[in-house]
Formats: sequence, C-alpha cells, structure tokens
Amino acid sequence: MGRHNKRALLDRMLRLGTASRADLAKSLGLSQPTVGRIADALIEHGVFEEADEAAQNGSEHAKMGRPGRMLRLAQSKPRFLGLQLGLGETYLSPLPLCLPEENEWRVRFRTPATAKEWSQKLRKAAAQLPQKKFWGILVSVPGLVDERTGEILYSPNLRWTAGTAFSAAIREVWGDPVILLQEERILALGHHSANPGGEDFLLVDFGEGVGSAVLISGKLYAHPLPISGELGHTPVMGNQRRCGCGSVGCLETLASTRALLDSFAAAHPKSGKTWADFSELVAVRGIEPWLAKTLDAMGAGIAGALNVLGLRRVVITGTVTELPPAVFAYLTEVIVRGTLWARFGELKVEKAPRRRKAGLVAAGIDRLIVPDEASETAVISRI
Amino acid sequence: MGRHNKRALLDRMLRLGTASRADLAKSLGLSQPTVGRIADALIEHGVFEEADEAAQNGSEHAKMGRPGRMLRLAQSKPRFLGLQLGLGETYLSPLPLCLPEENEWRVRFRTPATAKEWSQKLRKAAAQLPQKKFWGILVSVPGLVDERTGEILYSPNLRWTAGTAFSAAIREVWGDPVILLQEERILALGHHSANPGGEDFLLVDFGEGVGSAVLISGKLYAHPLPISGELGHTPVMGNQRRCGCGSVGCLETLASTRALLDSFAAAHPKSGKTWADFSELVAVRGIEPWLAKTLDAMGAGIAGALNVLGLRRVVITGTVTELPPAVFAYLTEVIVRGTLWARFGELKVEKAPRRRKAGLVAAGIDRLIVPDEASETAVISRI
DNA sequence: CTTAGTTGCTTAACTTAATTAAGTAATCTT
DNA sequence: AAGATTACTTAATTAAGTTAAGCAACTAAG
Repeated sequence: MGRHNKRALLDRMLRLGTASRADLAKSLGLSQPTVGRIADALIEHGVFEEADEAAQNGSEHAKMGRPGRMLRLAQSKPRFLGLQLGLGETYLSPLPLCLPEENEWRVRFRTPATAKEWSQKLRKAAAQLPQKKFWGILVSVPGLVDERTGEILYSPNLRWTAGTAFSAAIREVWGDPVILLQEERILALGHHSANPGGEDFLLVDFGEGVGSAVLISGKLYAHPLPISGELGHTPVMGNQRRCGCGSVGCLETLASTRALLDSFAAAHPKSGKTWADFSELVAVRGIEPWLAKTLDAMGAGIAGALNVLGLRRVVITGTVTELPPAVFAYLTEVIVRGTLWARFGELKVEKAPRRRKAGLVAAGIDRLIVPDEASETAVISRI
Repeated sequence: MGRHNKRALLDRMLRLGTASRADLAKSLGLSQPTVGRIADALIEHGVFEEADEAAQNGSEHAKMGRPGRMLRLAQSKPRFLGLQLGLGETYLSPLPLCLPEENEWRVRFRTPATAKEWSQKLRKAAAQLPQKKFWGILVSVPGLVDERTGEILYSPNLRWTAGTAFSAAIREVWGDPVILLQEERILALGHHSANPGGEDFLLVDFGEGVGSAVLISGKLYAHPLPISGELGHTPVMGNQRRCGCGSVGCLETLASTRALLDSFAAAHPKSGKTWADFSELVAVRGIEPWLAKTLDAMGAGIAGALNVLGLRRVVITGTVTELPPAVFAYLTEVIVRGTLWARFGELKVEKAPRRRKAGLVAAGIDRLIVPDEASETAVISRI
C-alpha cells in the first residue's frame, strides 16, 4: 500500500473526525477501491474503527441511497503516552488517536534536577497509569532537540537532559518507542489539527523562551539541522543583554517571560513582581516605552521571518497572549508594518491557546503509524 | 514514466555533466532497466545526447569491463532563450541544456521606460538571433514576481512591467512559453548547479535591493506566497529611512548599492561618489562606524533567517563581495555571532559570483522538460 | 407492496512503472 | 584465446493504482 496515500487518508480523517470510505475517496480524489483497501488495512491495524450508528445521522446532507458505514480514528483505547517536559513540572497523559481534550493531564510531578530522580518519579508515575503498553511515548521538549536521534542538545535549566540519557531513562520504564519533539513544532501541529483547513502559518510561542515553527500544506517545514525556528536567538540591534546561549542581544533576553518581568521590575522597582502585577499595570497605564521597544523587537523578528518564508499568517501562543488586548494589538501593528506582503494583501495575526496534546497525537500518527522511509525527510518543491 | 524519477535523472545529469546509464542507475539507486528506459525517452525527446568518445576516457576510474556509452544533456543546440531584465540593461542569450559560460550575453540593450519601446527593442533583438524557436523563454526578473501566473507584482524603477503586460509582450515576439523567475531564486539555483553536492544554503544577494532564496535538498524552498526571501524588507530597529515599498526602516534602505553609496557620500561629502571611490576608502581606512552598523544590520537579518530556517550555510553574492576582504570578514563575524547553530557546530559563510545563466537553465529544465503536475507545488516534510 | 433511483462498498480486470533475473555485448587481463 | 568484469537489454514479476461492473441498502413514488 503506498504509504503516501495511507498518510493522506490519516490526515484527512484527523481533519474530518468521522467519515465513510466514500467520503474519504471523494475528498482525496482517489478511487473507492483504493480507499477501501487502505481503510481495511488501517482497521485491521487498530487505527480506524467503525463509528456507532449515532454518528451516521450526525452530519449527513443527502439522505438517499445506501448510507455509508462511518469510520473514525480508534478512540476507544489510548495508543500513545503523551509526556510534556516543563521546566517546573512534568505532565503525563495517555492519548487516544482522536483529537483529545487539552489541559487535563493524568499525572503531574515536579521536574527534578537530576537524571536519577527523574527515573524514580517516572517509575512512580507509570505505576499510576492503568495501561502499561503503548505504540509510542511522545515527548514535548523545550529547547533544542535532534528529533532524528532523540537527543536533547540544549535545554535551559534542564542541563541533565542533554545527550541521549533522557530518552534512555524513558525507554527503561516503558519499552515502547520514544519520540522527542520540539515544543513549538508540537504546538504548530496541534494548532493545525484543531483548526484544520487554514492557510499556511508561522507559529510563534512566547514562554520560557521564544520559539517558532512553520506549517506549510499541512506539514511541518523540514529543517536540515536539528535547530530551526529559533526566532528567540535572533540578535536585536542595540540590545546588550547576555543570553543563555552564549551570545549577546538575543530577542529572547527581551521577550521571554522572565525577561519581560525583569524589564518590568526595572521600570517599576516599587511594584509587585508577578505576571499578574505586570498585566495589571499594563491594563492601567497602557504600553510604556520600554514595553513598546520590546514589542518592536518581537514584531521585527516575526516580520523578518514572514518576509523570508513568504507567509501571511502568524499564530501567536503563550504568555504574551495573556496580557491586555492593547499589547496584542500593538504587536500586530508592528508585524504588519514590517511585512512586505501587507502592502499587497492582507496579513493575518492570530492568537491561540497551546494545543500540546493535539500536536502530540498528530505527530504520533505521522511518525508511528505510517512506516518510516528514510528518503522521505526531504523538503521538495517545484520552482 | 514516473516524472519523479525523470526529474531525478535530469537533476543528476545536470550535476554530473556526463554519465553512462549505469552511472546514473548506481548514483540514483534505481535499477538499470528503469534508467535505461527513461534515458531512451529523454534521448528521443532531444534532452540527452550521446557524448563523443573523448568524454568516455575523461573521468573513468576502473578500466575494466565493457565501457559505458556516455550520455550528457544535449548541448549541440540552444533550447532556451535566457533573458535577464536589469534596471539599466537587458541581456539575451540562447542557452543550451548544459552548464553555460557566464557573463557572455549574446544581445544587450538599454532597458527602456515604456512597454511600447520594450516591444520594439525586443523585436530588434530577436532579429539578431539565428534561432527563432525555443522550448521556452526564461526571464530573470528583479523585484516581486508571481512565478505561477507570470505576473510582475512590483519592480522598482520598472513600473511599466507590472501586471501581465510584460509576459504578453515577450509572447508576441516568440510564441514559446514564457517563464518569469525571481532573480535571487535563479541565483540560488545557479549556484547549486555550478557547485553541486554542497549542503543546503541560504543565498543572499546584494544589489539594487537585498533578496534571498533558500535551497534545500537541491530544490528551492516553495513559498506559499508570490513573495518570499524578502530579507531586504525586514525592519531594522532604529533605522528611519523610507523604503520604496512604503514602509520605514527596511534593511534595503541601508544595504542596497544605492543606500551604501548614499551613506558613504554622507560620511565623506568631499570624496568621489562612485563605488570604486567607496571601495578604495574602505581599503585604506578600514570599516568605519557607519559601515559597521550597516553590516551589523545585514548580519542580524541573515542570522535571523538562518536561525528560523535551520540552516548553517550562507552564500553571499553581489556588490558586497566586491569590497575589500575586511568587509566580508566583518560580515561573517556578525553572522556567526548571531547564529545559534554556531554555538554547536560550524557555520559556513561563502561569497560567490552570480550564476544567472546556470540558474536559468536549471529552472528551464525543471519547469519545461518535466511535465507539469498541479499538485506538485507543495512543500512536504515528515516531522 | 413493488419498483425505480441513488448511493456505498466490493470484486475483477487492466494499467503503469517499478523491480529482479537472466542473457548478450564489449572491453581488459592473463 | 579464455576468463573476468562491467554495460546494456529483454522478459517476467510485483506494487499500487485505475476503471467497470455488480451487489447491498436505503429513499421516494406509484
């Protein structure tokens, strides 16, 4: 079976939620026999399942002829284990193949500071889960990850994870395949799964750092290096702050959560030091010059990426979206000013919640269900 | 015949120059019968031709067994007409399928200021060429081009070319297919053709403007919009110069040839005003603060693109490469400082000549010889 | 209730483009 | 001249799609 079509089928199913063989055939432009064969194989494999009668009546239009037997991604049983490695806490949740509910993780614990403690906590967490066997363990990792080798190159404040020890520790608890995925890439996939059919976009996430990922034609942009989307380490002219990466002036030293709070504290030594204090002050006083400068830098970085990549849609996630609307409005304006396309057409700047679980599932389907072909990694394009 | 393999074969031939069927099969990992069939079809079509005996002895290593019948891209007859639209002058040259000599254009004339004059000059130029019929007219265009529709969106100082009138004028002179291609994308293809086998890279060209293109796995990065690689319109913090695009502070207003000369003239009101004067002064005095700032901005923009795209190789072409070595060295240093990958591995910054003809030929082969499939335009990637 | 019309799914035969296997051709080595 | 080695060709096989045709299951209408 051509894995190309298999992949397309899975993709469409993730988008449609539930569909008959005929729907899939029509929507993919394939012949019914082909779709039938692939669908049968996927059911056999436990990826698709027959949906109940209720779904049949759900979204139909023409009620003539033989009704289709509706299929969907098998959601009766968790197939993946999702794992979100955070600087502060670690979250775990079994994930079925369908689009999962966000923000409800089954188990959580404080991320420890050594590999040994990590192993212990992980074992304890595993004991709390009823299911012991998964198709794969999908891990969202902040920082720099080589997704091909499963090696963490660099993660701020989580130095002990560097190298392959981290993957190995997980593999000792569950024997299943471990797949490390860079956080922002997961977010981009998740946003696409949750809002299918939209245009290609650049996702920019503001959090402990500033990262980005590009989604084109439903697929992540394939970078040649293990490092990509590192918008946060673009140098900002005139900025002299030292960055954890060893350089000076990185955008991240202005725009990360930590950096914003530092700037806030410097500007208002007598105020509170929390994010809530910061947010409140912005709501009252509006955008002060230091914040405007920071947003200018963010916007310039994003606009630069859009210009180079030829995109006209940005999705912003993370802490910046939690500030008063004026902040997002200002940022949007800066981006529009800096983007060439905005002089010819419309530029879309959106804010969105983080969709980690959805992203993990999409990644799991892509990586684990469709068998791997070494040569498929390339980015191909006609001129 | 799978156009995919046909494309691969052409690609390899462009790279190898001359090769036997067996060489191609081995190098592509295809079976000999497959390669044989495709090669026969390409010979039939006039794309490949049998090379003379001389070539056989050229690059051989193991001199045992039956010698292969060497093939190469048909170079006996021009197949394309290359056309370079410049702000000052327009160049024309018939192009065979092989890698052509650069810098020798058959016909040239001053680029006129109206569509009507353009038509007249083009007709005159056509009369000077012995060959009247081509597989296609390949046009390198500065500025913004929609390569799919053949429409020029915006070209500084060549306003009359906007819209489809330009393509139409060419089509009136030769009936053959007209293909417009954005200048920097052509340069990237050309550099790749002339230096095959290298790593993925970002090409940045400095000239009337500042443009870039990305080449990954031998293919140009496929942008969703007609605009991409527009590094020159990234806003530079603190820069207040007005740009022709309607925005303020674009990199181009500092880094284009014109802008550099303006800055030079402002810093040295009493010196000469030519590029040679500028170059000479830099050679004598080194990099003055205003130039350092400009190079900082260039480097930051380039580094940002590399970080986002996940690349570790930049090729610089254009006027900046003609300045004293210190300039390129300074720029290299700035790029390295701003690139995250440079903290983990090596970053390559190269300067190179412009390879327009080679790029046009590569583009022509890609666009005209391998039959078009609408759905092939996407950028695909595994996670 | 019967019959016709519509739509879904499956089976069978065919098409395309690759493969492997086996044979023939041309050259060098000994 | 015989054998080794490599290049190319031909024939059979495989993989993955297609179209065509038929049965299945439902609605609508006489």
